[in-house]
Amino acid sequence: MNQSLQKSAQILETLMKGPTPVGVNEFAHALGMPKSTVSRFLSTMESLGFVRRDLESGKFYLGLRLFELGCKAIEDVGLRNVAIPEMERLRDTIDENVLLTVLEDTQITYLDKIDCRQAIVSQTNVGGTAPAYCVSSGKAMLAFDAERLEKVIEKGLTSFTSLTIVEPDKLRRECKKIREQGYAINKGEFRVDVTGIGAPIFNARGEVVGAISTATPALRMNRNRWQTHIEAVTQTGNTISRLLGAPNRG
Amino acid sequence: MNQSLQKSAQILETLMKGPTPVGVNEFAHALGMPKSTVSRFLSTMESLGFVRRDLESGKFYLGLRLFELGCKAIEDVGLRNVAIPEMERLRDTIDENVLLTVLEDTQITYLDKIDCRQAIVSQTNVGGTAPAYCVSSGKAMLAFDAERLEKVIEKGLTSFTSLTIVEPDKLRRECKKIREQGYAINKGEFRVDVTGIGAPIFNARGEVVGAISTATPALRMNRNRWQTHIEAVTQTGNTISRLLGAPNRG
DNA sequence: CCGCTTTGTTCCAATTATTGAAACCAGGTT
DNA sequence: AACCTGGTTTCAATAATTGGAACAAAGCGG
Repeated sequence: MNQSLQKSAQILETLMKGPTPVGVNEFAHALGMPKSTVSRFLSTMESLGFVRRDLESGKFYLGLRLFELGCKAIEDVGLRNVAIPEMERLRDTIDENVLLTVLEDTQITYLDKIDCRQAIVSQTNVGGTAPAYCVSSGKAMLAFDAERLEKVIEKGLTSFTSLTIVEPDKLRRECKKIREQGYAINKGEFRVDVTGIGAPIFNARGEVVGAISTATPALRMNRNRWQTHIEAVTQTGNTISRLLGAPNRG
Repeated sequence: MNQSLQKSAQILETLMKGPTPVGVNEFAHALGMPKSTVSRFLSTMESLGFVRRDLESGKFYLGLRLFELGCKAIEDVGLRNVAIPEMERLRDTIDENVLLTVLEDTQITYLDKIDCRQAIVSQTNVGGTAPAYCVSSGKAMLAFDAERLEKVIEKGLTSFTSLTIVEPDKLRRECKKIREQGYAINKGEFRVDVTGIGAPIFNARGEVVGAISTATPALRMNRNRWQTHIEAVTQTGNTISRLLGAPNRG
C-alpha cells in the first residue's frame, strides 16, 4: 500500500468533507502530519492540478483536474460497461454520435453518449428523455416489447413534425418491420433535422434491455451512409446483446 | 516533487485521455513503467477509489471517487453559482449553447454548459479542455492576463485550421483589440464549422477569473445574429463581473 | 490435451525517495 | 522591537519503493 497515495487521499478527503479553503497548518493538525510533509505534498498536488491555491490567503481547494477526471469516471457505469467499448467501435466506424438508451415507461432516457469527431452534431443530453415512438432507439425497443408498445399507443401519439407516426396501426406495422429487419430508422419524426438508426439490446433471457442508436444531422446522410450505418449499428446491437448472453438473432 | 503522485497522475491521465478500460500491461507500455510498479500502484489506487477494476476483464476505469471529488471541486468555484442564472438568461435571449470556462495553464476548461433548444449544435464536453488561443472564451481571458498570454505564446501556437492565429504578434494585436471592444470572436480557428463569442469575467480586484461564450454552427450566424449575440454576450459578461464585485468597465 | 504466449501478481535485495525536526522567512500584532 | 503564527526549505537519518525474476492463470493454436 503506497504511503504517498494514502497521504494524498487523506488531504483530498479533508477538502471534500470539511469546510474550505484549508491551510497547511490546518491540514497538519487535522491529519497529524508534520507541516513540512503537508507543505511538500500540497506543492506537488498543486502542480498536478489536484488542488488549487487561493492566491490571497494561500489556502487550498480541490483542483479542477478532479472535475475533469470525475466527468470521465461517471461515464463508465452499468450497461455502459458492456456497451461502451462497442459504442466506441461503432462511433469509430461511422463517425457519428452513438447513444445508449433505456425504455422507461413510454419514454426513453439517454444513459450515455459517445461523441464523434464531427464539429456539427445533433444535440443529446445524457440524462435527458424523449418520447419512445418517434426516435429510432425508442422504436427499436418498442418493437420487441408488445406490452409497452400498446401502452404507448394507449397514451396517445402526439405529432412533433409532419413525419411523426400518429396512426396506431401504422406504428404497429412499423414495429413489425423493425422486428423483421432488426433495426429502426428515424427521419425527422421527432425533430425535423435529425435522423437516427437504432438497434435493440437483449439480455440472456431475450428481453430488450436497451438500445443503441446514432443521431445525425439529416444533411449528412446520403444513400451510401445509410446502408453503411445500418449494417454497423445492427451489428453493434447484436454484439452487445451477445456480450450480455443473449440468444443469437441473426 | 513527489514521484509517487506523479506516477499516479500519469495513470489517471492515461485513463482520462485514451480509450478505457486499460490493463496493467497496457499501462506499462504506455507509460514506460515496469508492470510490477504499475500493478502495485493500481492496487493502491483501487483501494482508495481512484480507479475501479472491471471484474470480467481485470482492466481499469477511473473510479467514482474522482466524480465525488470533482463535484466538490466545482462547487468551490463560486463563479458558477453567480454565472448560471445569467447564462440561462443569455441562452433564453439568443437560443445558442452558452459555456462557462476558466483558464488553466495554457488551456481552457469547460466548467458548465447551458443548452439551447436548437437541434443542431456545436459539441462541447463539460470537463473537457481546449487550447486557449483559438477559442473565443480563451482569447477573452488571455487578453486580460498578459503573463498567461506570453506563456501560451512561449509554448507555441499550433495550427488547427487555416484560420488559426499562429503568429505571436498577430495574437497580441488580436488581444489588444479584444481589450478595446470587450469581447472575443472565434470563426473557425479551432474547428472549421464552429463560431463563438466570448466575454471575460472579472473579480473584485479586476482580475479575469473566467469567461462565458457561445458556441454556434457557422452556418447559423448571419450578420444580424452576430450583432445581437455580441451585445448580449458582452452584457452578460459585464453583469456577472459586477455581481462578483468587479469595477465597472463600460 | 499439450505447449506456448500473454497478462498480471508477488517476492526481496538493492536502490532511491521520503521524512520531519530544525532553521529560516514573511507578515501581522502588540 | 519583540513576539506569534503560518509556511518553506534543508539535510542527515530513515523508510519506502523499485523492478527483474519467478510464479500463476488464462487463452489459443496445433
